[in-house]
Amino acid sequence: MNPRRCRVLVPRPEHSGPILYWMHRDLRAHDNWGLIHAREQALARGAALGVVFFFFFRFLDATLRHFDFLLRGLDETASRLAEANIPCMTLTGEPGLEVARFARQIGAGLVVTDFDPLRIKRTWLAQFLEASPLPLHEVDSRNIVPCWIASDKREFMAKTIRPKIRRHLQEFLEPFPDFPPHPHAWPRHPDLPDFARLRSTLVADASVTPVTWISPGEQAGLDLLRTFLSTRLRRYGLRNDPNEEVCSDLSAHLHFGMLSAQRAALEVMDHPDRGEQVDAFIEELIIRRELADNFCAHTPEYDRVTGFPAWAQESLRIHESDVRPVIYSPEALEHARTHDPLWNAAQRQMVASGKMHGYLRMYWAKKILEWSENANQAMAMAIRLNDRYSLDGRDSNGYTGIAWSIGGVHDRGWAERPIFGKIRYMNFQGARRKFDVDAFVRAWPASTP
DNA sequence: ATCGGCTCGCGCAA
DNA sequence: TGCGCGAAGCCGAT
Repeated sequence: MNPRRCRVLVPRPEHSGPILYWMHRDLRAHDNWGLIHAREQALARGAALGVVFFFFFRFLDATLRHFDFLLRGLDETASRLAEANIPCMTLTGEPGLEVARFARQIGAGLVVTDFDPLRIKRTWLAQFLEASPLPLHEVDSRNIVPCWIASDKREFMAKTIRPKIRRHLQEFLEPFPDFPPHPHAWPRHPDLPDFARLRSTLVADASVTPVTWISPGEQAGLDLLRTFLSTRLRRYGLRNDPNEEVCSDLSAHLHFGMLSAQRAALEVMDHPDRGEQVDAFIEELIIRRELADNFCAHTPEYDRVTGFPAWAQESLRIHESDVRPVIYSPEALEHARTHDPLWNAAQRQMVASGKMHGYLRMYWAKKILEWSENANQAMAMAIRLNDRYSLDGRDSNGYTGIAWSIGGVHDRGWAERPIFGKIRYMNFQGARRKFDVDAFVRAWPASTP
């Protein structure tokens, strides 16, 4: 593996012993640079390799919908790892401390883990480094160009990060190596995790039900990608019309790391009809996705007003005392009881299906700003609803998209108006100009279960 | 239907 | 220092 995909957090003396791959963002056995790196390290030392994964009875705003997707996908990944002579072990408790304890218990020589810019993950890694004397290798398996190579600062907008990423694509957009079974067996043969039993111990909110239109896991992610490339990519130009079924629907698998964006990029580049649609998909898959990680990595408060650019914070502050003709309670929003039929339909689509169309996400979040006491409350509300109902919640993409909508992140100022200040405004009429709003509202009626 | 203005700041050319 | 232009728009003039 290209060593530039790996960052050594706090260089420390190396130890002998088995290698642990601590998997928490890229939940897959295939096309996973973190796992590939861990295996290379194990081979070089003639050591065994094991994977640890943390199971939480409760995690942020996650519901049964998310845990169901996660555990069914992990079941497949654990089997694939077992076939590669790599045990997958689940731990519970305080992640950083527990990995340190487990590593000490088995006499591990090195821990390899996934890069993730979200605060909770940074905290885990910091806690591990405090509790363990072992070196920690952090591998970026989520971005094609590692986040710290693309840029070492918070980028202003897509325009500024685009050339930086493109410059490095030739180096990093390379095929994945083979991943044959690991030759050195784990000292004790551990049992495969019992995911069905874990599921039964959950405290997750079961009122947000699992969805059936999409299947979790690595194989399902690849199947989804190939179906998209062979059937929907041709019509990708219609992607901003919520009535057209042309979106990739890959965001849930990308979020859980069940599908590698690099695998998706390699396959789309191989697609026979190159052109406008391919370019548009690559822009979303690589540029905007990696820009989102750049934003979260360089903005400690990526989910609050203080993470907005100065002009936006200033403008929103000036307009905080503006008269707000309509303010909705969290319950009214959650149950899609607003005066706006398009907003209600978008909310119902998300609640029922676990996804919301990309164009509507912008409109939806901007309306929450319009109907909230202030921008911080709007941020908290939009993030809570997205994290609770969307399969791709709790992702840097989600936080960045909401910050774009409410806080002008990666956007510029626009004509000043009440409540929004200089934040780009969107309204019902604009949606009406772009697509058949009535058809979308009919597709998601209030009685939809 | 189409167009310009709104409004900000980065990054490059000069 | 000046200038072009950008993550998905709105609005009013023509």
